[in-house]
Amino acid sequence: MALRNAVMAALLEGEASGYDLAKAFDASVANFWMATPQQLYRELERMAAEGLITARVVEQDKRPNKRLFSLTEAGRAAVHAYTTERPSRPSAIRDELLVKVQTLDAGDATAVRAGIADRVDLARTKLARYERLRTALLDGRTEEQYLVGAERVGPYLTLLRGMDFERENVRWGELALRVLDGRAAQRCG
Amino acid sequence: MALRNAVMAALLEGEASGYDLAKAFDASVANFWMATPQQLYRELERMAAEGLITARVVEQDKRPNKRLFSLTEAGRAAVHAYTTERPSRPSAIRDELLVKVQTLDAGDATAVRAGIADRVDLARTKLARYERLRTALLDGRTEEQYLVGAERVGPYLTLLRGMDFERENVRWGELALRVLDGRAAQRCG
DNA sequence: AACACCATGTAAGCAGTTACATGATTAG
DNA sequence: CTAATCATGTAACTGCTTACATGGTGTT
Repeated sequence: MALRNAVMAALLEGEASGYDLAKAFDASVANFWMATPQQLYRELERMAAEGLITARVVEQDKRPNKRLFSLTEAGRAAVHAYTTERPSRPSAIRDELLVKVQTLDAGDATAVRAGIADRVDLARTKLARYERLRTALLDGRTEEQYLVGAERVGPYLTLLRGMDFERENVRWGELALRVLDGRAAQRCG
Repeated sequence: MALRNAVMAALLEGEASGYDLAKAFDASVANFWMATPQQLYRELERMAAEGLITARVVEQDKRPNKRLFSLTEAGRAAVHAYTTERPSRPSAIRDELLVKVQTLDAGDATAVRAGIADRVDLARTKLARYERLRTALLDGRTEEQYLVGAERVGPYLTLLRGMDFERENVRWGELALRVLDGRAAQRCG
């Protein structure tokens, strides 16, 4: 019942196909909600059946047809109702890498080290993408100007949270790498 | 198949009952893995059936009996094997509050504001708990001494990551509150 | 007297993952 | 020539959540 709110959040940006949403979830919304394409297609069916969204088939040549979904009035009302709900259930995280880090001392420290290095690289990549998204949103304005004057601040605030998160991934990952390298050198030297 | 690795990570600290694990997951491991008691009881059954852990029944008076689980040799081997697996699947987050923040401009900004304030309070509470855990782990040593000399660094590194995360929650939340208050004042004044 | 804690579990239902399938188009 | 992109979906499975049940003990 909560994926649908994430979908409606994405549809506030305008109509989109299941495929579009899969990409959007992978890019901008990914820092607070993950969903596979299959989940999205199923949820879109249900939402359409319940009248929260409507589909518009667009025929394309040299491309498969697509169904563009957009929010109905009932959908917008549902979004508004959702924002008034209290409390939000606590955020859920599942991070396999941190499970491995936790067990590092009873496992293969070299392999875990490599996993941390991968994570740092990934965080840097995401950070660069978010930075481009931020520049596009700001569109020449400063952050202060934007936060005071823009019609919508929600997407900008969530983007800032995502950027903070990835920055911390880089910072923490580099610390962890230094620590592991220091201990490895100590054991060998 | 991944919850069990989190369980084994927790059992590296020593034998524990399902009830103990539920508390531990809520406290120290919560920053990278969430699990309900029901999930744990079910997974413990399976793991015992597969020989990764063994149960020891402890009879108590004035308290219900409990089953204390501990890792077997096969369990330790499984932990080691898990740390060598590459890659780790990307970390999954689901944060309802951020979905609401995303849709804030089409919803009830006052209610979302209250949700952010709750989140900041919760983050402060968690941060204080993690700080106590950290002090207990350090046990008089400085962080540098600990990271170089301690037998195990995994749990300390994951704790640092959790603390960073909660600190960012506080920092970001306070910024978001300032922004929303500024915009509200602007509309009224 | 009411509530929270200890300690375990069942049952039902919803959510999420994985593998597979289609079939044309464009980029390297 | 291979791989990736576009665009959708089915089927089978595994995992997770919610509600409920038990029953004694300690706390306010």
